[in-house]
Amino acid sequence: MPEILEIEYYRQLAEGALDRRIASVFVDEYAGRGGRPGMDPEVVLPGLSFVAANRRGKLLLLETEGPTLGMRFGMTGGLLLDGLAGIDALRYGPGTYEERWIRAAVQFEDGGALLLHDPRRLGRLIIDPDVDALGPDALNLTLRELREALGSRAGRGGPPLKARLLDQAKVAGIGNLLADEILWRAGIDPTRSSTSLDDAELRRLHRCTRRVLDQLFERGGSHTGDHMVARHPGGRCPKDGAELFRATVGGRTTYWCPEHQR
DNA sequence: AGTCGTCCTCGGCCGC
DNA sequence: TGCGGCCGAGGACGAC
Repeated sequence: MPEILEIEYYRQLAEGALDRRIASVFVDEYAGRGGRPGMDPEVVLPGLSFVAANRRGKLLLLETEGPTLGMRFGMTGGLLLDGLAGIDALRYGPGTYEERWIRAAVQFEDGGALLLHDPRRLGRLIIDPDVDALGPDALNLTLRELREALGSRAGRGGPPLKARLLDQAKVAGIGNLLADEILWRAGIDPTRSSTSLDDAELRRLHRCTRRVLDQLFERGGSHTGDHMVARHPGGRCPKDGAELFRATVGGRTTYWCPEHQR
């Protein structure tokens, strides 16, 4: 269920996995799908150590002296380090830990392990993933980068604003809940064309993006937004009490306020 | 280039 | 109350 904030927690957790020699790696048939031929984590990682824990959007990047291990968490992935030491990460997951949901494991020579816990099996481990396919990271997004991500005004038309925010090639890290929270705070209709914002709206959107990310990270994750409580059929806007609209926008279920999001 | 279906499994909800 | 079935879910990729 992770978005960029959760992956950042995982990244911080993974710093505890640095400089420990890897003894063996297990990746189940699902988590290993889509990797590069001949670059199986089980084969290339043993004997190496992670030397840096980086992140681009929702992609966790664990560098070794050689290849980099990329971890994607899908919708339900969580990271655990050394048994249940990282169990806190699961508060963003299904809420429970089950051994049978461990889909991948990096075993260290010291006896500890880094685990991918993923009920829904949409998480992946990939050696040397294509980082360049991702847009600028949402946590340090500049106004200029946001403007570029939304496309030029001259282009006209274009996809719904929310679809652009969710497009990882444009901006890396924003997921469904964060997108709804950001647009709700900025007071902008998610169905508007991404190129239709005037300069004041663009600045407001940028400010709200930074603020939402900072604040929700402090609070504990993507699901701690003010808009969250109303995110159900019949839910009412916490700002003005209007009943929220619910529709699919950019392929995802979207809630927004018809009163103040324009 | 944008939209849609599909990949997976689980939990919640509905109806009997 | 118990259970079977259906639907949606915080992601991403490939196909039209």
